Amino acid sequence: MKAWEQVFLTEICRPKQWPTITQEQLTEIGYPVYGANGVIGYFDRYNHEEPTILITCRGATCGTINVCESKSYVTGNAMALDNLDTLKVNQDYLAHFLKHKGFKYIITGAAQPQITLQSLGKYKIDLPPLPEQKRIADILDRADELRTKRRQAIEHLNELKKSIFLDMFGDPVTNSKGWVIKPLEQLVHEFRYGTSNKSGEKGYPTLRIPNVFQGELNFEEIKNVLVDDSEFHRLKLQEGDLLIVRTNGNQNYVGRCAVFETCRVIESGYDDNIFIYASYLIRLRLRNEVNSIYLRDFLLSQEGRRQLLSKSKTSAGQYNINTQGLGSINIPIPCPNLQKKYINRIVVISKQIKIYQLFFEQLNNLFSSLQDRAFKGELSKNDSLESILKNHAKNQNKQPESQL
DNA sequence: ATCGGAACCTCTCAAAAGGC
DNA sequence: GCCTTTTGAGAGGTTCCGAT
Repeated sequence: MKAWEQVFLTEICRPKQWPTITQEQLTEIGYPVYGANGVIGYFDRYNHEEPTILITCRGATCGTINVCESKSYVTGNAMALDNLDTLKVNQDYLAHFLKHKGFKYIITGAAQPQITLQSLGKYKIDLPPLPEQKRIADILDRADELRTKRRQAIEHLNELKKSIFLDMFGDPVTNSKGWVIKPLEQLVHEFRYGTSNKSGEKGYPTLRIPNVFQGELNFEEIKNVLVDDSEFHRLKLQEGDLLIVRTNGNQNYVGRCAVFETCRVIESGYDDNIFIYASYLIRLRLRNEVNSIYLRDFLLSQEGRRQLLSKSKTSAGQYNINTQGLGSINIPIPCPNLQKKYINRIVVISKQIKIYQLFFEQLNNLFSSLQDRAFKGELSKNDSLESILKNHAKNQNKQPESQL
Protein backbone atom coordinates (compact mmCIF):
# COMPACT_ATOMS: atom_id res chain seq x y z
CA MET A 1 0.00 0.00 0.00
CA LYS A 2 1.49 3.26 -1.10
CA ALA A 3 0.51 6.74 -0.15
CA TRP A 4 -0.12 8.49 -3.44
CA GLU A 5 -0.63 12.15 -3.97
CA GLN A 6 -4.29 13.19 -4.05
CA VAL A 7 -5.50 16.06 -6.21
CA PHE A 8 -8.87 17.50 -7.12
CA LEU A 9 -10.02 16.61 -10.61
CA THR A 10 -10.42 20.29 -11.39
CA GLU A 11 -6.75 20.90 -10.56
CA ILE A 12 -5.58 18.73 -13.42
CA CYS A 13 -8.17 19.51 -16.09
CA ARG A 14 -11.04 21.81 -16.96
CA PRO A 15 -14.43 20.06 -17.36
CA LYS A 16 -16.50 21.74 -20.07
CA GLN A 17 -19.92 21.40 -21.71
CA TRP A 18 -21.19 22.53 -25.10
CA PRO A 19 -24.64 23.29 -26.47
CA THR A 20 -26.73 20.22 -27.29
CA ILE A 21 -27.19 19.27 -30.92
CA THR A 22 -30.69 18.26 -31.96
CA GLN A 23 -31.38 15.10 -33.93
CA GLU A 24 -32.14 17.14 -37.07
CA GLN A 25 -28.75 18.81 -36.97
CA LEU A 26 -26.97 15.48 -37.15
CA THR A 27 -25.71 14.43 -40.57
CA GLU A 28 -24.52 11.23 -42.22
CA ILE A 29 -20.98 12.40 -42.72
CA GLY A 30 -18.63 14.79 -40.99
CA TYR A 31 -17.03 14.74 -37.57
CA PRO A 32 -18.32 12.20 -35.04
CA VAL A 33 -20.65 13.65 -32.43
CA TYR A 34 -20.32 12.21 -28.95
CA GLY A 35 -23.45 12.11 -26.82
CA ALA A 36 -24.10 10.48 -23.51
CA ASN A 37 -23.57 6.95 -24.87
CA GLY A 38 -20.83 7.29 -27.42
CA VAL A 39 -21.12 8.38 -31.05
CA ILE A 40 -24.68 9.46 -31.89
CA GLY A 41 -24.11 10.84 -35.41
CA TYR A 42 -22.01 13.26 -37.41
CA PHE A 43 -21.74 17.01 -37.73
CA ASP A 44 -19.90 19.51 -39.89
CA ARG A 45 -18.14 21.13 -36.97
CA TYR A 46 -15.90 19.95 -34.18
CA ASN A 47 -15.03 21.33 -30.78
CA HIS A 48 -12.16 18.94 -30.01
CA GLU A 49 -8.94 18.41 -31.86
CA GLU A 50 -7.39 16.05 -29.36
CA PRO A 51 -8.84 12.94 -27.72
CA THR A 52 -10.53 13.81 -24.48
CA ILE A 53 -12.35 12.01 -21.68
CA LEU A 54 -16.13 12.41 -21.55
CA ILE A 55 -18.38 11.95 -18.54
CA THR A 56 -22.09 11.47 -19.07
CA CYS A 57 -23.64 13.90 -16.65
CA ARG A 58 -27.39 13.28 -16.88
CA GLY A 59 -29.93 10.52 -16.70
CA ALA A 60 -29.66 6.82 -16.08
CA THR A 61 -26.26 6.52 -17.71
CA CYS A 62 -24.90 9.32 -15.57
CA GLY A 63 -21.21 8.73 -14.90
CA THR A 64 -20.45 6.70 -18.02
CA ILE A 65 -16.94 7.31 -19.35
CA ASN A 66 -16.17 7.58 -23.07
CA VAL A 67 -12.99 8.69 -24.76
CA CYS A 68 -13.60 10.67 -27.93
CA GLU A 69 -11.27 10.46 -30.90
CA SER A 70 -9.52 13.49 -32.29
CA LYS A 71 -11.59 16.09 -34.14
CA SER A 72 -15.07 15.45 -32.85
CA TYR A 73 -18.00 17.32 -31.47
CA VAL A 74 -19.04 16.77 -27.86
CA THR A 75 -22.69 17.56 -27.34
CA GLY A 76 -24.33 18.63 -24.06
CA ASN A 77 -25.20 16.20 -21.28
CA ALA A 78 -21.64 14.99 -21.46
CA MET A 79 -18.76 16.83 -19.89
CA ALA A 80 -15.34 16.81 -21.58
CA LEU A 81 -12.21 16.99 -19.47
CA ASP A 82 -10.26 19.62 -21.37
CA ASN A 83 -6.80 21.11 -20.80
CA LEU A 84 -5.48 17.99 -19.18
CA ASP A 85 -2.17 18.59 -17.40
CA THR A 86 -0.21 15.87 -19.18
CA LEU A 87 2.90 16.57 -17.15
CA LYS A 88 1.08 15.21 -14.13
CA VAL A 89 -1.55 12.86 -15.53
CA ASN A 90 -1.67 10.11 -18.10
CA GLN A 91 -5.02 10.25 -19.89
CA ASP A 92 -5.48 6.48 -20.05
CA TYR A 93 -4.78 6.23 -16.35
CA LEU A 94 -7.31 8.93 -15.60
CA ALA A 95 -9.99 7.21 -17.71
CA HIS A 96 -9.41 3.93 -15.88
CA PHE A 97 -9.41 5.66 -12.55
CA LEU A 98 -12.73 7.38 -13.23
CA LYS A 99 -14.31 4.14 -14.46
CA HIS A 100 -13.13 2.37 -11.34
CA LYS A 101 -14.05 4.93 -8.75
CA GLY A 102 -17.34 5.97 -10.36
CA PHE A 103 -19.36 9.04 -9.51
CA LYS A 104 -21.90 7.76 -7.04
CA TYR A 105 -20.95 10.05 -4.24
CA ILE A 106 -21.16 13.24 -6.25
CA ILE A 107 -24.31 12.50 -8.27
CA THR A 108 -27.12 14.88 -7.36
CA GLY A 109 -30.55 15.68 -8.78
CA ALA A 110 -34.01 14.83 -7.48
CA ALA A 111 -35.99 13.85 -10.56
CA GLN A 112 -32.99 12.66 -12.55
CA PRO A 113 -29.44 11.82 -11.56
CA GLN A 114 -27.00 14.52 -12.50
CA ILE A 115 -23.35 15.40 -12.27
CA THR A 116 -22.79 19.13 -12.08
CA LEU A 117 -19.68 21.18 -12.48
CA GLN A 118 -20.00 22.10 -8.86
CA SER A 119 -20.07 18.53 -7.64
CA LEU A 120 -17.16 17.57 -9.93
CA GLY A 121 -15.19 20.20 -8.04
CA LYS A 122 -15.24 17.87 -5.04
CA TYR A 123 -13.94 14.87 -6.97
CA LYS A 124 -10.51 13.64 -5.91
CA ILE A 125 -7.97 11.62 -7.88
CA ASP A 126 -5.15 9.39 -6.63
CA LEU A 127 -2.05 10.31 -8.53
CA PRO A 128 0.91 7.92 -8.55
CA PRO A 129 4.10 9.01 -10.37
CA LEU A 130 3.67 9.18 -14.16
CA PRO A 131 5.56 5.95 -15.00
CA GLU A 132 3.42 4.05 -12.51
CA GLN A 133 0.28 5.60 -14.05
CA LYS A 134 1.38 4.38 -17.45
CA ARG A 135 2.07 0.89 -16.13
CA ILE A 136 -1.36 0.64 -14.50
CA ALA A 137 -3.08 1.97 -17.60
CA ASP A 138 -1.21 -0.46 -19.79
CA ILE A 139 -2.12 -3.50 -17.70
CA LEU A 140 -5.77 -2.53 -17.51
CA ASP A 141 -5.84 -1.74 -21.22
CA ARG A 142 -4.62 -5.20 -22.08
CA ALA A 143 -7.08 -6.89 -19.73
CA ASP A 144 -9.85 -4.77 -21.21
CA GLU A 145 -8.79 -5.74 -24.71
CA LEU A 146 -9.23 -9.38 -23.79
CA ARG A 147 -12.77 -8.67 -22.69
CA THR A 148 -13.48 -6.93 -25.97
CA LYS A 149 -12.12 -9.89 -27.91
CA ARG A 150 -14.29 -12.26 -25.94
CA ARG A 151 -17.35 -10.14 -26.59
CA GLN A 152 -16.55 -10.10 -30.29
CA ALA A 153 -16.15 -13.87 -30.29
CA ILE A 154 -19.65 -14.23 -28.85
CA GLU A 155 -21.06 -11.86 -31.47
CA HIS A 156 -19.25 -13.84 -34.12
CA LEU A 157 -20.90 -17.07 -33.01
CA ASN A 158 -24.31 -15.43 -33.07
CA GLU A 159 -23.65 -14.35 -36.65
CA LEU A 160 -22.52 -17.87 -37.42
CA LYS A 161 -25.89 -19.21 -36.28
CA LYS A 162 -27.68 -16.87 -38.66
CA SER A 163 -25.53 -17.81 -41.60
CA ILE A 164 -25.98 -21.52 -40.91
CA PHE A 165 -29.73 -20.98 -41.04
CA LEU A 166 -29.51 -19.26 -44.43
CA ASP A 167 -27.03 -21.82 -45.65
CA MET A 168 -29.12 -24.84 -44.81
CA PHE A 169 -32.60 -23.55 -45.53
CA GLY A 170 -31.93 -21.00 -48.24
CA ASP A 171 -33.33 -17.51 -48.49
CA PRO A 172 -36.72 -17.48 -46.72
CA VAL A 173 -37.91 -14.48 -48.75
CA THR A 174 -37.74 -16.28 -52.08
CA ASN A 175 -37.98 -19.77 -50.57
CA SER A 176 -35.04 -20.60 -52.79
CA LYS A 177 -35.05 -24.27 -51.81
CA GLY A 178 -38.73 -24.66 -52.57
CA TRP A 179 -39.93 -25.99 -49.22
CA VAL A 180 -43.61 -26.67 -48.64
CA ILE A 181 -45.14 -23.64 -46.99
CA LYS A 182 -47.94 -23.83 -44.46
CA PRO A 183 -49.61 -21.27 -42.23
CA LEU A 184 -48.48 -21.56 -38.64
CA GLU A 185 -51.96 -22.48 -37.41
CA GLN A 186 -51.64 -25.81 -39.21
CA LEU A 187 -48.38 -26.56 -37.42
CA VAL A 188 -49.48 -26.09 -33.82
CA HIS A 189 -51.51 -28.14 -31.38
CA GLU A 190 -52.52 -25.00 -29.60
CA PHE A 191 -51.91 -21.33 -28.96
CA ARG A 192 -52.39 -20.50 -25.33
CA TYR A 193 -52.33 -17.24 -23.43
CA GLY A 194 -50.65 -17.11 -20.03
CA THR A 195 -52.04 -16.10 -16.67
CA SER A 196 -53.42 -12.65 -15.96
CA ASN A 197 -53.07 -13.10 -12.21
CA LYS A 198 -51.00 -10.57 -10.37
CA SER A 199 -47.49 -11.51 -9.34
CA GLY A 200 -46.51 -11.60 -5.69
CA GLU A 201 -44.53 -13.43 -3.04
CA LYS A 202 -46.19 -16.80 -3.38
CA GLY A 203 -47.03 -19.04 -6.30
CA TYR A 204 -45.29 -20.62 -9.26
CA PRO A 205 -42.25 -19.06 -10.95
CA THR A 206 -43.61 -17.23 -13.97
CA LEU A 207 -41.86 -16.13 -17.15
CA ARG A 208 -42.59 -12.58 -18.29
CA ILE A 209 -41.61 -10.30 -21.18
CA PRO A 210 -38.15 -9.43 -19.84
CA ASN A 211 -37.32 -13.12 -19.52
CA VAL A 212 -37.71 -13.55 -23.29
CA PHE A 213 -34.71 -11.82 -24.76
CA GLN A 214 -32.65 -12.29 -27.91
CA GLY A 215 -34.10 -15.68 -28.66
CA GLU A 216 -33.22 -17.04 -25.24
CA LEU A 217 -34.92 -17.36 -21.91
CA ASN A 218 -33.14 -15.79 -19.00
CA PHE A 219 -34.00 -16.68 -15.46
CA GLU A 220 -33.16 -13.42 -13.78
CA GLU A 221 -35.72 -11.65 -11.63
CA ILE A 222 -38.26 -14.41 -11.79
CA LYS A 223 -41.58 -13.45 -10.20
CA ASN A 224 -44.16 -15.74 -8.68
CA VAL A 225 -47.85 -15.95 -9.50
CA LEU A 226 -50.52 -17.78 -7.57
CA VAL A 227 -52.86 -19.89 -9.74
CA ASP A 228 -55.25 -22.73 -8.94
CA ASP A 229 -54.44 -26.33 -9.82
CA SER A 230 -56.34 -26.49 -13.08
CA GLU A 231 -54.76 -23.30 -14.37
CA PHE A 232 -51.34 -24.55 -13.33
CA HIS A 233 -51.78 -27.70 -15.37
CA ARG A 234 -53.01 -25.73 -18.36
CA LEU A 235 -50.07 -23.33 -18.22
CA LYS A 236 -47.22 -25.53 -17.04
CA LEU A 237 -44.33 -25.23 -19.46
CA GLN A 238 -42.63 -28.27 -20.92
CA GLU A 239 -39.62 -29.02 -23.11
CA GLY A 240 -39.96 -27.46 -26.55
CA ASP A 241 -42.72 -24.95 -25.80
CA LEU A 242 -42.25 -21.74 -27.77
CA LEU A 243 -43.11 -18.49 -25.98
CA ILE A 244 -43.94 -15.38 -28.02
CA VAL A 245 -44.32 -11.81 -26.77
CA ARG A 246 -47.74 -10.67 -27.99
CA THR A 247 -47.84 -7.08 -26.84
CA ASN A 248 -45.39 -4.25 -26.32
CA GLY A 249 -45.02 -0.51 -26.72
CA ASN A 250 -42.11 -1.12 -29.05
CA GLN A 251 -43.06 -2.80 -32.31
CA ASN A 252 -39.64 -4.43 -32.54
CA TYR A 253 -40.26 -6.30 -29.31
CA VAL A 254 -43.56 -7.79 -30.43
CA GLY A 255 -42.94 -11.36 -31.56
CA ARG A 256 -39.80 -11.78 -29.51
CA CYS A 257 -39.68 -15.50 -28.81
CA ALA A 258 -37.72 -18.24 -27.07
CA VAL A 259 -37.91 -21.98 -26.49
CA PHE A 260 -38.44 -23.52 -23.06
CA GLU A 261 -35.50 -25.91 -22.72
CA THR A 262 -35.46 -27.85 -19.48
CA CYS A 263 -31.67 -28.23 -19.46
CA ARG A 264 -31.35 -24.44 -19.39
CA VAL A 265 -33.82 -24.18 -16.54
CA ILE A 266 -31.88 -26.70 -14.50
CA GLU A 267 -28.61 -24.94 -15.30
CA SER A 268 -30.11 -21.82 -13.80
CA GLY A 269 -30.80 -23.65 -10.58
CA TYR A 270 -34.55 -24.01 -10.94
CA ASP A 271 -36.88 -26.96 -10.93
CA ASP A 272 -37.94 -27.41 -14.57
CA ASN A 273 -41.33 -28.72 -13.62
CA ILE A 274 -43.02 -25.71 -12.04
CA PHE A 275 -42.81 -22.88 -14.55
CA ILE A 276 -45.83 -21.04 -15.94
CA TYR A 277 -45.98 -17.81 -17.97
CA ALA A 278 -47.78 -14.48 -18.02
CA SER A 279 -50.66 -13.30 -20.21
CA TYR A 280 -48.61 -11.11 -22.49
CA LEU A 281 -46.87 -14.22 -23.70
CA ILE A 282 -48.50 -16.75 -26.02
CA ARG A 283 -47.37 -20.35 -25.85
CA LEU A 284 -47.12 -22.46 -28.99
CA ARG A 285 -47.13 -26.19 -28.64
CA LEU A 286 -46.10 -27.68 -31.96
CA ARG A 287 -47.09 -30.71 -33.94
CA ASN A 288 -44.04 -32.57 -35.15
CA GLU A 289 -43.71 -31.03 -38.60
CA VAL A 290 -41.47 -28.22 -37.41
CA ASN A 291 -39.11 -28.14 -34.48
CA SER A 292 -39.52 -25.25 -32.07
CA ILE A 293 -35.87 -24.20 -32.37
CA TYR A 294 -36.19 -24.04 -36.15
CA LEU A 295 -39.44 -22.11 -35.82
CA ARG A 296 -37.90 -19.71 -33.33
CA ASP A 297 -35.02 -18.97 -35.66
CA PHE A 298 -37.36 -18.53 -38.59
CA LEU A 299 -39.48 -16.06 -36.61
CA LEU A 300 -36.33 -14.18 -35.61
CA SER A 301 -35.02 -14.07 -39.17
CA GLN A 302 -35.62 -11.07 -41.40
CA GLU A 303 -38.50 -12.73 -43.21
CA GLY A 304 -40.08 -13.95 -39.98
CA ARG A 305 -39.84 -10.48 -38.47
CA ARG A 306 -41.31 -8.94 -41.60
CA GLN A 307 -44.36 -11.18 -41.46
CA LEU A 308 -44.77 -10.74 -37.70
CA LEU A 309 -44.68 -6.96 -37.98
CA SER A 310 -47.16 -6.93 -40.85
CA LYS A 311 -49.61 -8.88 -38.69
CA SER A 312 -49.22 -6.75 -35.60
CA LYS A 313 -51.84 -4.09 -34.98
CA THR A 314 -51.41 -0.86 -33.12
CA SER A 315 -53.80 0.68 -30.65
CA ALA A 316 -53.22 3.44 -28.12
CA GLY A 317 -49.55 3.45 -29.04
CA GLN A 318 -49.16 -0.25 -28.39
CA TYR A 319 -48.53 -3.09 -30.72
CA ASN A 320 -50.28 -6.40 -30.41
CA ILE A 321 -50.29 -9.62 -32.29
CA ASN A 322 -53.12 -12.08 -31.73
CA THR A 323 -53.37 -15.79 -32.39
CA GLN A 324 -55.11 -15.17 -35.70
CA GLY A 325 -52.21 -13.04 -36.90
CA LEU A 326 -49.67 -15.55 -35.65
CA GLY A 327 -51.61 -18.41 -37.19
CA SER A 328 -51.55 -16.85 -40.62
CA ILE A 329 -47.77 -16.50 -40.78
CA ASN A 330 -46.39 -18.63 -43.58
CA ILE A 331 -43.73 -21.08 -42.49
CA PRO A 332 -41.45 -22.97 -44.89
CA ILE A 333 -41.11 -26.58 -43.76
CA PRO A 334 -37.68 -28.10 -44.43
CA CYS A 335 -37.40 -31.86 -44.37
CA PRO A 336 -37.12 -33.40 -40.89
CA ASN A 337 -33.57 -34.63 -41.35
CA LEU A 338 -32.29 -31.23 -42.25
CA GLN A 339 -34.09 -29.68 -39.28
CA LYS A 340 -32.46 -32.25 -37.03
CA LYS A 341 -29.03 -31.52 -38.48
CA TYR A 342 -29.58 -27.82 -38.00
CA ILE A 343 -30.59 -28.23 -34.39
CA ASN A 344 -27.55 -30.35 -33.64
CA ARG A 345 -25.28 -27.66 -35.00
CA ILE A 346 -27.12 -24.91 -33.17
CA VAL A 347 -26.92 -26.82 -29.91
CA VAL A 348 -23.15 -27.11 -30.27
CA ILE A 349 -22.75 -23.42 -31.00
CA SER A 350 -25.07 -22.45 -28.18
CA LYS A 351 -23.00 -24.51 -25.77
CA GLN A 352 -19.89 -22.79 -27.06
CA ILE A 353 -21.54 -19.42 -26.52
CA LYS A 354 -22.37 -20.43 -22.96
CA ILE A 355 -18.73 -21.32 -22.35
CA TYR A 356 -17.58 -18.06 -23.87
CA GLN A 357 -20.01 -16.17 -21.70
CA LEU A 358 -18.57 -17.92 -18.69
CA PHE A 359 -15.05 -16.91 -19.78
CA PHE A 360 -16.34 -13.42 -20.26
CA GLU A 361 -17.66 -13.31 -16.73
CA GLN A 362 -14.37 -14.65 -15.43
CA LEU A 363 -12.53 -11.96 -17.35
CA ASN A 364 -14.83 -9.38 -15.84
CA ASN A 365 -14.01 -10.65 -12.40
CA LEU A 366 -10.34 -10.70 -13.21
CA PHE A 367 -10.60 -7.18 -14.52
CA SER A 368 -12.28 -5.81 -11.44
CA SER A 369 -9.85 -7.52 -9.12
CA LEU A 370 -7.01 -6.07 -11.19
CA GLN A 371 -8.63 -2.67 -10.90
CA ASP A 372 -8.95 -3.01 -7.16
CA ARG A 373 -5.34 -3.97 -6.71
CA ALA A 374 -4.05 -1.43 -9.20
CA PHE A 375 -5.68 1.52 -7.50
CA LYS A 376 -4.77 0.31 -4.05
CA GLY A 377 -1.16 0.30 -5.24
CA GLU A 378 -0.87 -3.45 -4.82
CA LEU A 379 0.23 -4.43 -8.32
CA SER A 380 3.83 -5.43 -7.84
CA LYS A 381 6.25 -5.67 -10.74
CA ASN A 382 6.69 -9.41 -10.51
CA ASP A 383 3.00 -10.05 -10.09
CA SER A 384 1.71 -13.31 -11.53
CA LEU A 385 -0.59 -11.11 -13.58
CA GLU A 386 1.33 -11.79 -16.77
CA SER A 387 0.75 -15.49 -16.49
CA ILE A 388 -2.94 -15.02 -15.71
CA LEU A 389 -3.35 -12.91 -18.79
CA LYS A 390 -1.40 -15.36 -20.89
CA ASN A 391 -3.65 -18.20 -19.81
CA HIS A 392 -6.70 -16.23 -20.69
CA ALA A 393 -5.21 -15.29 -24.01
CA LYS A 394 -4.57 -18.95 -24.78
CA ASN A 395 -8.20 -19.87 -24.17
CA GLN A 396 -9.15 -16.87 -26.22
CA ASN A 397 -7.42 -18.19 -29.30
CA LYS A 398 -9.33 -21.46 -29.50
CA GLN A 399 -11.34 -21.31 -32.66
CA PRO A 400 -14.94 -22.33 -32.10
CA GLU A 401 -15.48 -23.53 -35.67
CA SER A 402 -12.84 -26.20 -35.32
CA GLN A 403 -14.99 -27.82 -32.69
CA LEU A 404 -18.15 -28.02 -34.77
C1' DA B 1 -27.49 24.01 -15.92
C1' DT B 2 -32.18 22.78 -15.24
C1' DC B 3 -36.48 20.79 -15.77
C1' DG B 4 -40.80 19.27 -18.02
C1' DG B 5 -42.59 16.06 -20.49
C1' DA B 6 -42.28 12.74 -24.48
C1' DA B 7 -41.20 8.19 -25.36
C1' DC B 8 -40.63 3.83 -23.95
C1' DC B 9 -41.49 -0.49 -21.50
C1' DT B 10 -43.77 -3.63 -18.25
C1' DC B 11 -47.57 -5.24 -16.07
C1' DT B 12 -52.46 -5.55 -14.68
C1' DC B 13 -57.13 -5.34 -15.53
C1' DA B 14 -61.60 -5.97 -17.33
C1' DA B 15 -64.50 -6.16 -21.34
C1' DA B 16 -65.51 -8.76 -25.48
C1' DA B 17 -65.75 -13.00 -27.74
C1' DG B 18 -66.19 -17.83 -27.85
C1' DG B 19 -67.54 -22.53 -26.30
C1' DC B 20 -70.44 -25.84 -24.13
C1' DG C 1 -76.06 -18.56 -18.91
C1' DC C 2 -71.73 -19.63 -17.05
C1' DC C 3 -66.97 -20.34 -17.63
C1' DT C 4 -62.78 -19.83 -20.34
C1' DT C 5 -60.06 -17.50 -23.69
C1' DT C 6 -58.71 -13.54 -26.21
C1' DT C 7 -58.03 -8.94 -26.54
C1' DG C 8 -57.24 -3.92 -26.09
C1' DA C 9 -56.64 -0.24 -22.85
C1' DG C 10 -54.22 2.14 -19.70
C1' DA C 11 -51.73 2.66 -15.07
C1' DG C 12 -47.35 3.04 -13.40
C1' DG C 13 -42.57 3.16 -13.70
C1' DT C 14 -38.16 4.36 -16.13
C1' DT C 15 -35.28 6.55 -19.52
C1' DC C 16 -34.22 10.02 -22.63
C1' DC C 17 -34.64 14.41 -25.28
C1' DG C 18 -34.50 18.98 -26.00
C1' DA C 19 -36.37 23.73 -24.89
C1' DT C 20 -35.33 27.28 -21.97
